[in-house]
Amino acid sequence: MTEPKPLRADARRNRARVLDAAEVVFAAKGTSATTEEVAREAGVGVGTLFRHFPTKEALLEAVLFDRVRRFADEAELVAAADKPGEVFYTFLTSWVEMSSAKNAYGDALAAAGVEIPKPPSIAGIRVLETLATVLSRAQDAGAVRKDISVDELIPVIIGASRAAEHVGGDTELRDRTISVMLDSLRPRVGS
Amino acid sequence: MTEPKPLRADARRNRARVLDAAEVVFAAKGTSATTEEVAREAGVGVGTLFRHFPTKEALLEAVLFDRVRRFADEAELVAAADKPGEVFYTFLTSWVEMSSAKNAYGDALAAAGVEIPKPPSIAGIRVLETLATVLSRAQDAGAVRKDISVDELIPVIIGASRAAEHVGGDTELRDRTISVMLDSLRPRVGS
DNA sequence: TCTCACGTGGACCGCGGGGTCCGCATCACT
DNA sequence: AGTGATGCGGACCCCGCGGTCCACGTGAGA
Repeated sequence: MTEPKPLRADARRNRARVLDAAEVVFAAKGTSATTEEVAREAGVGVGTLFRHFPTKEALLEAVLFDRVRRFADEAELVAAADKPGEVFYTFLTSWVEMSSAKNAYGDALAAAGVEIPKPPSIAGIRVLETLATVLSRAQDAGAVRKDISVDELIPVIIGASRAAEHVGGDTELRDRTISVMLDSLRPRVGS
Repeated sequence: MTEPKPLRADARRNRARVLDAAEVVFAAKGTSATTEEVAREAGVGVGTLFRHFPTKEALLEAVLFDRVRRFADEAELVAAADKPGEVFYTFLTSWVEMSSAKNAYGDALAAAGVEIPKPPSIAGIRVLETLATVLSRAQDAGAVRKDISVDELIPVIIGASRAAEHVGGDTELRDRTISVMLDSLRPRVGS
């Protein structure tokens, strides 16, 4: 059912432009940025924007989706490397850095009453699987305490993102903060 | 200058009502809740609300302020106790739990472009001083790693709050998460 | 109880932003 | 090049929300 409909060349171009612009604008000015602003950044009329994304919410979703997807790809590559411990912390750090921005989108959706679990499933699940893999490998290698599950890991990541977000411009302090927070995952003396 | 102006009895009552209502409503439905909603909850007209708080922002500020002040009082009591390590973690835990809600207000203000440092100074400074005291005492007692400063502690707290916030209803998971995150502050093997 | 200043409530206003609409441009197939 | 279909743009509509205003109620000093 619902055949994909081939879509004209310029249309595809514009869609991509809008998506990129949205990512930039929302990252810079928060999700409360105006649809018109996004359209301007994309060099496109609002009408065009709404043609591709019937609602602002849908646009937010699309951006979020896109990020997660791209990140999942990267993550799979990293997961394939050896040095499980190193991989784990690198992975988390980059996730944290990425989601400093991403969380805002999630929030916006949540605030708008959208059921988050629904859309990110396809891309999201893959990330979670990857995360679980990386985690258990790191645990086997003794780089991460054993009494941590993915369920607990996720809040920690989110928390770290928020902390990073809060610190803002001061990158030196931010790095230190992230590092401190991720330290909570390292094995303790008696474990 | 600007003498306090004694303010009528019912006026004081209404002001308090609005403040309480605001706290409840904003906590429940987020800071995007409507001024009218707050007014209804307070059993008051919007006019009254705006008489006491000339702007929604001002109301947010007032609520935030109030919370911080109350918390600072509590904190001072706790800080006076002995057992520095225990105090430290108790303190942080309760702070984290409290600020799961409070952060939202801070965010809202930040988003609105209000200079945060300005208003919370009076109440805020006191908390920071208390925090510094508690921290250094706990460090002296060996309950907290020495290479942590208040500057880093704050993001960690915020992060933990956010994580807690994210977990939401599942209190068991939330407690575990907070505990894991605060573990990052405990002294490490070689320190 | 009389009085009036202080406080109240909610109808009302203006604006900002999401979403629509339609005349015009552009694409793509011949 | 000709021509229909597919997109484009941005003026426009609508409504939700912060904030105002003023006729009315009510507290408090005489």
